[in-house]
Amino acid sequence: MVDRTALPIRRRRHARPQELLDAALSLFIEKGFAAARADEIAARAGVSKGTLYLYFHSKEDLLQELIAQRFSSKIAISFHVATDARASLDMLREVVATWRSALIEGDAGGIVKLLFTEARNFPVLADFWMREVITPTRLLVSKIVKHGIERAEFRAVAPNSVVDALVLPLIAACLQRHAINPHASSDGTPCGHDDLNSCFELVLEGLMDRPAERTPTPTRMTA
Amino acid sequence: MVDRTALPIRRRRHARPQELLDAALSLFIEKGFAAARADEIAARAGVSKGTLYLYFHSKEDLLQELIAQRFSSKIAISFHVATDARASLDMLREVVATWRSALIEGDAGGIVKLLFTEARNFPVLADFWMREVITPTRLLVSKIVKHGIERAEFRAVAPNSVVDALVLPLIAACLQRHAINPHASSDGTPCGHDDLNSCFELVLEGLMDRPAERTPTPTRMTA
Amino acid sequence: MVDRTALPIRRRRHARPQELLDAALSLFIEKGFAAARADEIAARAGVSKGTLYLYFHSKEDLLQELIAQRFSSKIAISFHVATDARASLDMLREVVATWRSALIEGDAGGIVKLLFTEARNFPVLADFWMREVITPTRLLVSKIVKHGIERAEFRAVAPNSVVDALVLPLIAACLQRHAINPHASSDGTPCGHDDLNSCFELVLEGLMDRPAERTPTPTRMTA
Amino acid sequence: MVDRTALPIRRRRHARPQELLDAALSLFIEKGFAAARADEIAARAGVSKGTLYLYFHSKEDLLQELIAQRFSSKIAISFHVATDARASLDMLREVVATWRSALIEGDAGGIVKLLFTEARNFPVLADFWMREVITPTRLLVSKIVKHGIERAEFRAVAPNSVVDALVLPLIAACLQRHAINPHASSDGTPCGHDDLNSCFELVLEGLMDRPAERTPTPTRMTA
DNA sequence: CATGAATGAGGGTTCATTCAT
DNA sequence: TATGAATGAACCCTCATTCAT
Repeated sequence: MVDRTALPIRRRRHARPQELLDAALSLFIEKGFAAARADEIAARAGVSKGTLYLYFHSKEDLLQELIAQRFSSKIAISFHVATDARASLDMLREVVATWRSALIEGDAGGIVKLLFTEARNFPVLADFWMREVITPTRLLVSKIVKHGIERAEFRAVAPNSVVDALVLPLIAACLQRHAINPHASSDGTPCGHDDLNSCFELVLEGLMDRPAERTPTPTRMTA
Repeated sequence: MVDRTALPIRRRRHARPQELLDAALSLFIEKGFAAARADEIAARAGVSKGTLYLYFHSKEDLLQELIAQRFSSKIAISFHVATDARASLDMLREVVATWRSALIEGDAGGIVKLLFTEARNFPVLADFWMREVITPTRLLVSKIVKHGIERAEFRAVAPNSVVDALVLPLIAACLQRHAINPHASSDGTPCGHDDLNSCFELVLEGLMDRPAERTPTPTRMTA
Repeated sequence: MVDRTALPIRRRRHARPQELLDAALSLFIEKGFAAARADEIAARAGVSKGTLYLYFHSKEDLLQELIAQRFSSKIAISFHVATDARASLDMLREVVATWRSALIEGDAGGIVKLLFTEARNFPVLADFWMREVITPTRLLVSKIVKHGIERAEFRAVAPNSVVDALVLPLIAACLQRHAINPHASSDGTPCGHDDLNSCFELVLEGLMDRPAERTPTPTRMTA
Repeated sequence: MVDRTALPIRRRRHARPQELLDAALSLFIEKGFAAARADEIAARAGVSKGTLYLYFHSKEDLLQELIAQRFSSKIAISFHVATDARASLDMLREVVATWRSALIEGDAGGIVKLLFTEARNFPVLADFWMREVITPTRLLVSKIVKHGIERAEFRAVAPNSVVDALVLPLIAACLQRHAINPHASSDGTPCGHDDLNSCFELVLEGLMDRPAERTPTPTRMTA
């Protein structure tokens, strides 16, 4: 909406812009874009309100920069998991573990929450989510699953169903953590880390061709 | 400005608050609470701005009323699925199908999206979500799973992992549909209905003790 | 501001308009013109808000009507106290007593409070006050005082000073009663009736030529 | 919109709140609290509407601050008139003269008008008026009068009657000046300064025990 | 006549953005 | 570069006024 090519504004001197982006990200996640106030962002970055506008043209510009700089580095993890010699099961486990450490244990989950929260106000977010996150992830998981089916490690299931069964719980857990848990009386903490792990194992069990030798802990099973 | 001759006014007068609630709900879902303007809510309900305040004290009151009236009736579906004589597997399928028709095919999914979007600004929403939706649902699914394990229909897994594997994909699909899909270029429509179904079946497969007796839907395809 | 000659609107059927005027007057006195709401006026008159506009064009019209109908009858008491054979002192006492019963004990005092409160927003009120109330009163008292001086009943003082000394305390007491007393913690109720009486007598003493025979109660002194 | 080059900005910045308070006070006096618009207050202070809210939380906050800061310093003149060796008559004259210069000639009279106008909407004003102004004043005057009576300077009258006879005309004159005079066609300017003076002398005459020793100002004129 | 739901202009208040220092 | 006071558009909400019943 704003022509950002007109005045590039000298940015990125010192760490100031990065601190502002961090502050903006955390506030956007906490309160949403519309409810986050510019003063508050500046205050959280330790600068005055006017300084914010030395580095960014507008509040919306902050969001655009966040998408361009932070999201891609934190979220759009490009997996280079080639369908190598390892067991497909382990490759899936690795993918899931990587995601879980980024989304649930790391701080990328907040970005996911923000993406879902603001996607309808800023379609570019929806595009980003689909293009940079979902599509590559689904392709990757699909590739592994197909590879596993070809090598008879997995049953012949629709790859998309595996993608859904593995990726969707992650997303939901991530949103639950950043949207609900901060305020809910934490009597029954759902979607804990261990729960998610056993959830994934349950799905992987359903993928396996041989129900024998089942063990709750993820035991390596060579072909 | 709006053609109000369609319905007799007497009918409409009594329905006014509900129309305003509907308009508010759809706008809150679309833009979030903070970005939804009172004028817009009124306009969508076919009335002027002032009329809104004949029925509701404030914009926030609209949200409170939505929680009290709409959410509980649309979301907090109280399952009366007694652990009856049926197969536990079928009971789980019924629960999941009920949720899917309400959240994905029906219009309750928007409420879920709103709950996640606004929970941090309105903690009462987080409480509602946990108390009325998540906790009962987890209890119900847990009960069925335990029952199935006792009757040796299921493997001995942690009930919570089944809950996560079945409920979290639903939530994520619901959010995907209401947050991302409306604006994303729908090239690869993910989380479709069929996908979700096969996702659930995959999970249920992982639950079953004897893969030989698999249900007809996902036919085994040997390589 | 509103052309009231255009549509006279049938008024004064039954007692409705009078009830509305009464309600408006009391609310104008209590809260001032700007802070008095039309709903409240109608409610106090026992009718609905719409009914008010059957009889009056606007809220301001209510005030205009009050001035025309109520004020003149309640406030602008036309004294016909001819300088008759009575003692001037008694004539002054009668004037003061008449005013006091109307302003302090009666309900005309509220109108005075309203006049002072709204005179700057509605100059017509200031004009009314000067033309209908103050000027005639001052003339009357002046006449009596001059008459008394001529007949050697009074000392030779400036008539205006007597007017001020008699009329201003009345006005102040009237405003005190309607503006301050309703809410002030009535520990020391000032400007009581008895106080005012002795206040007037004190002034009249200052008028008298012969300080002898002074008595606290207003004894008649024949010439 | 306003010529702000007149004063150096640095000077003005520090004076901003006071300028806003002054503007608010004058507008509250002119139109009353409810009819005074925030834009107008800001404009009169030479700033824009938003600036007002940099210094005050709300319009009502402006009134509260006025009470706390301006009223007490302008109105609640603490008299240190000890009952010294001077004649009680002169002490009364001094008190009255002080009040008159503050209320009639100075700008404290507007505050009195505001107090009377808004007391019913803001009871704190009524309390302030009684506690800070009326009660101390009455006590002071009473003390002087009692002292004068003890020393046989005055007749034995009820002190309260003297209070009323001296204070009430001042209040009324003050209200007349700020409520009525600004708009009334000033044909007969009532309550002038000279009038008030002779009014007070008339009252004091009534107080004196021996009319023979009357003070020079009102010379006796025998018929 | 009477009602009260509906209107919409207007007021109080907020807050993204600018700019003089 | 950094500040924070100033701005004013835009919001939420009120309430005088209208009008269909």
